[in-house]
Amino acid sequence: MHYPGGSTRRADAVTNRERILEVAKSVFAECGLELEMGEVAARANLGVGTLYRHFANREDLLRHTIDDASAQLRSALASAADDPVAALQALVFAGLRVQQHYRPLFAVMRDPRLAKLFDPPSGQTIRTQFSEPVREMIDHGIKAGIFRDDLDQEIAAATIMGSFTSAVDFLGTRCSLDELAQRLSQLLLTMLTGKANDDGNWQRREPSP
Amino acid sequence: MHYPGGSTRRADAVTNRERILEVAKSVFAECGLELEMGEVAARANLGVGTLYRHFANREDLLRHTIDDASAQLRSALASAADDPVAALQALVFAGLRVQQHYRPLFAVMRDPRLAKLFDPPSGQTIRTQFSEPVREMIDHGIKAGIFRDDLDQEIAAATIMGSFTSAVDFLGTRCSLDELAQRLSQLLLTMLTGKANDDGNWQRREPSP
Amino acid sequence: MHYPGGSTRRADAVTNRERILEVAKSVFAECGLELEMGEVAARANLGVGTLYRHFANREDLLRHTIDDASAQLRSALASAADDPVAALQALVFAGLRVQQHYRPLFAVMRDPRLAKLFDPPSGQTIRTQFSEPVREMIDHGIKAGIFRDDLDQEIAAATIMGSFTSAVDFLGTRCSLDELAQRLSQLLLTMLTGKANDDGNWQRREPSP
Amino acid sequence: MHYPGGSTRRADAVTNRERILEVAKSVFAECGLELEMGEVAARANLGVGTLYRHFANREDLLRHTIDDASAQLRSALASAADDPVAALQALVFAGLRVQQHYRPLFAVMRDPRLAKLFDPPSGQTIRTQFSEPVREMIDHGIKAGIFRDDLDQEIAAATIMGSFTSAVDFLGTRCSLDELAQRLSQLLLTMLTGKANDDGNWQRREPSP
DNA sequence: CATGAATGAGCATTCATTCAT
DNA sequence: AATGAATGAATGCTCATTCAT
Repeated sequence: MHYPGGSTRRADAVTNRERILEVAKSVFAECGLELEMGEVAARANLGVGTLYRHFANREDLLRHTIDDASAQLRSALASAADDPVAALQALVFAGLRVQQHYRPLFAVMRDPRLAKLFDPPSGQTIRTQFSEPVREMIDHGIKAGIFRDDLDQEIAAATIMGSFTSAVDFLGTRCSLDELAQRLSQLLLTMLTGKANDDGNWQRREPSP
Repeated sequence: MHYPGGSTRRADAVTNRERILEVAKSVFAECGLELEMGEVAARANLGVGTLYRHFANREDLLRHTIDDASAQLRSALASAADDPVAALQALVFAGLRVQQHYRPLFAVMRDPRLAKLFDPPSGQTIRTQFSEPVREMIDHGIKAGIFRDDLDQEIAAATIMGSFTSAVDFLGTRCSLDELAQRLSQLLLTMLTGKANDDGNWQRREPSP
Repeated sequence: MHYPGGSTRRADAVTNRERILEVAKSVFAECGLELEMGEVAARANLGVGTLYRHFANREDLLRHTIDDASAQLRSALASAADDPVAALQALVFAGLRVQQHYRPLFAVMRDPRLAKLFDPPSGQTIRTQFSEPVREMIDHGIKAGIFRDDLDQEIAAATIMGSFTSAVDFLGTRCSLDELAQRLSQLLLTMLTGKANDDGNWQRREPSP
Repeated sequence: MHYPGGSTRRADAVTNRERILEVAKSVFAECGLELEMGEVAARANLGVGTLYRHFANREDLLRHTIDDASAQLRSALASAADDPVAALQALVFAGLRVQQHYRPLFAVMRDPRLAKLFDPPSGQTIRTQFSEPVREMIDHGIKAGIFRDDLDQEIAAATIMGSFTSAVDFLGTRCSLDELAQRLSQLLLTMLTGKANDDGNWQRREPSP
């Protein structure tokens, strides 16, 4: 066995849990709920037993892996932008990014098997964790007078969530993430405002002098 | 045993193949890619061996099952409505219906494992099979002057496809299919027309003479 | 794979369950509750999967194996001898024989893990299944006026059961089963009658002319 | 860390070895040969590594544990009573006590796996270690003219050993140890003397001066 | 010396697939 | 053609043992 960086086994122990989670997330990104313990162990250059030292069982590792991956999403979603349009753009960018990195995440969030993976209560909760920030963004936009006030918030939130998955799956191989984000934001903005918005200016545009 | 006329058995075989596919679709609806040969055989009241007479292996059965299920979707999507709004409504209704009956179908359509299941070329093809009718509906609507002409068709089609899954997964337990279809159509209409459309009367209305 | 006797796989199927049980009993005789599925499969020249076709799991196989082994004991114990002395001798012979063939059986019968293996109620029941015939033999002997009437039946039954295990374990390698049976019967007879019984004549003695 | 005098650590080590053995005996009492190193370490508040400093491996620890436990039995069996009847009573009490405290001990003593655990020679030896005191007690009783002189000593010793296990296993939950000891002594006395002994007063009576 | 993280062989169990009937 | 018993590779998990700290 080789310990890169010359670090010793014991020193690695401190960060091993994180390493496992990191590898698990990448395996999860490929295999979703079909993540295999042996696969994770092999990619992490660890014995299977080590996985079981840090996580009670496959389910537990999966739970933490999903928690970890979704935490990245949640923190990205919690963009404190005051401007509803900027908030939407940030949300779209974060959503597409996560979909690209953890493709099965959104699917798994909606998978009924998730109900068994997470505690029955959080089965619903986990879904809410993700739709809630979207709802809030919408609500904020309505109150700011930017989004139309007769908006069906529930269905709009669901549609936005769903658009991330679809956009990446259908167009992800042909467009850059940035381009996708811009185009999707544009579309969703129309949906939310009820107006065709011909200004495609996007957050990364240079400030006009 | 003797089968006079030599055709009875063949007729059985045809029947069996259909029965297997029928059962496989219902198993697929519950289990998705985790469909098990034994489960299909048991529910079809057939020996496992019989499955292998009609389908080379699990993958093959899965392929045909998904083909079969998605054919239903495709035909449902091929709404013949001339009126773009009615076409959208029909599309939404069909999409939600399929999502409800074959929950894993959309998910699987986008699953990268599908790339191995279907021949490399059709990996892309299968996705296109579904987005294409949506694209056409959109295109038709634009040409009819109903949908706005600066629409990003690709991303709109993707968003529409994605909304089916999300809408059912997030709201499917709390709303009837009809209600969901109405609310989603309304929202998507706004997205496509760029106008808040305050007329929610859509469902099953007769064309005014 | 070779099918002895020229019988084919399918024909064997009829008797396979019995074969597995037979092998399992011999493995059980060596390993007791530590019986391993792979070991049974290997000795039976069967794939592990085949074991699982006939028995739900290791526990189930174990249960049936013990049931089967103990059935032999029970039927041996159910000697209908009218003569209490003959009944005792038959009992001793059967007990020693079982101890020799299924060494762990008596031990397992008393193992607390058995309580988990068999249904909670039968946890007690299985013990009773074996002590009961002994009790009845004693009772019968008392009523026949052969055994002393102030006998502590419970403890006598327990002692008799225990003597089988001990006798074989301590002396089994140095004496024949017959010799052991004779000597133990003699001793237990003293215990049961309260009289030193100097007649060692044993069932296999020749009739005196 | 520095240990002035160089003896503190060594003292700890001695303490640790004893603690391990003490804990191991209690684990053995519960689990028998299924004793787990991790379980012992945890209950002893020691790292597993420490166990391996004192015992070469699991087998070695098991060997010492059993040795230790059986030493208690041997010393208990070595009743110094001059009166054969009192010696029997003491023996029975000690035997039942050990069976109750170290339930797996007698079973394991007779387990063939012990042959691998202990050196081939001591495989027989360990059994003899226990039967010998019983033999001596019997022999002493015969020479004292209390037990009948035509007694089959070997089989009687074995039966007595076996009665401990059986008595506790079959009746241990329903009787106190004292009651069990009294009833079993009574029965075995009959067996050894060849006379029904109607005097049950035995327990802790003082020798009449 | 003590520690406990890491290791990996070993075991129970599942399930797609084959093939003799 | 249909059957379903047999097969065994694959997978989750355990636990004795080692060794760097």
